[in-house]
Amino acid sequence: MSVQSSHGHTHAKGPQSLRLTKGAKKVLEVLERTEELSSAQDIHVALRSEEESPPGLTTVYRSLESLVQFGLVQAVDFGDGERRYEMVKPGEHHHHLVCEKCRDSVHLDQCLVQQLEESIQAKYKFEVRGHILEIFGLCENCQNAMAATGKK
Amino acid sequence: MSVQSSHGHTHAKGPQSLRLTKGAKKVLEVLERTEELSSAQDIHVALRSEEESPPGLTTVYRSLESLVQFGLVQAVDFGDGERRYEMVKPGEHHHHLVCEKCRDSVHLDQCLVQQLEESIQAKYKFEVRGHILEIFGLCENCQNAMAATGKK
DNA sequence: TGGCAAATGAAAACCGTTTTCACTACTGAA
DNA sequence: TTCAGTAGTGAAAACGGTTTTCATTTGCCA
Ligand SMILES: [Mn+2]
Ligand SMILES: [Mn+2]
Ligand SMILES: [Zn+2]
Ligand SMILES: [Zn+2]
Repeated sequence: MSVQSSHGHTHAKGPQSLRLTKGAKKVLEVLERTEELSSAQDIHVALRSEEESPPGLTTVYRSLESLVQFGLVQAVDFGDGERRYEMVKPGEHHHHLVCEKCRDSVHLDQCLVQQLEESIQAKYKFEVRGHILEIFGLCENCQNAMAATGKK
Repeated sequence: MSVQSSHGHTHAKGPQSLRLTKGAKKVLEVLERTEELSSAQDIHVALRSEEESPPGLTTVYRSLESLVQFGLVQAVDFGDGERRYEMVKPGEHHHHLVCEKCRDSVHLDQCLVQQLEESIQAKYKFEVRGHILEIFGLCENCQNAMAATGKK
């Protein structure tokens, strides 16, 4: 990994070089060890409880913005008003199966949309640049739990 | 169409019967003749400019909520903070190709996700109940316009 | 070490949406 | 027809995540 501190070093890849600021570094640390998706506020809370002098919420937002732009982090939209973030393999992205009951999510290994880009291009003459895709439902556990107790 | 006034009539289909209120009727009228997606505020503005005594914004929101629940209207999420709405064939839904330049959108005729539900079920034991999917990029016109003038 | 641009954070602004609550219009029973 | 209970409505306030503002701090560099 060639991401470095703000002391002059920049990441080699990406559309534009990233200067990893102090705040962004801490944000990334939180995401690095977090399995689930985290909102900006989640991250802020986490930092507050473990850093002697935690970055402010504003800095968390700014850090996320640059990390996303840089391709190290992806923003995920569940359609509730709160964006969530998670680390991704640099430049990659993926989607989720989100359980509406327990809120746990399965990280899908392949993107359904990417493999359709050419056909969309061909059929609609539309140049695909991005997309959002998240699938909601019930995970196996919650299906069973539901079957055990009352329905619905 | 069996949707009727609130004077005792209800829609035959749908998970629950809808009593179409005065406000909801006006909202539906706007959506009926609108090709593009409309936000709640768009609808409110439209009504203000044409109704003698237009429903308040609150009523527009409430109407949309029941129309969506009823399956006559779908809510579309572009990931900017503003939900948009459009009429759909009762109980159906679809997704879009949204041009980032001119904001025009192509209404897709088939849902990529629905046809994958069984395989998701099988592979992940996940019961799909809903999803969001929107594709962003450049429509043919804007691609050409861009090619003509400077890039990007 | 002084100068400057970048980074930071507290507070305020933003903005779509939801809630509250008082009022009005309707419905259905008497 | 009356009237009371119920559903609908809307103005205003609250909400909540995010962005902006702007004054202050940090730290790189000459
Ligand atoms: Mn993920
Ligand atoms: Mn559409
Ligand atoms: Zn994808
Ligand atoms: Zn679909």
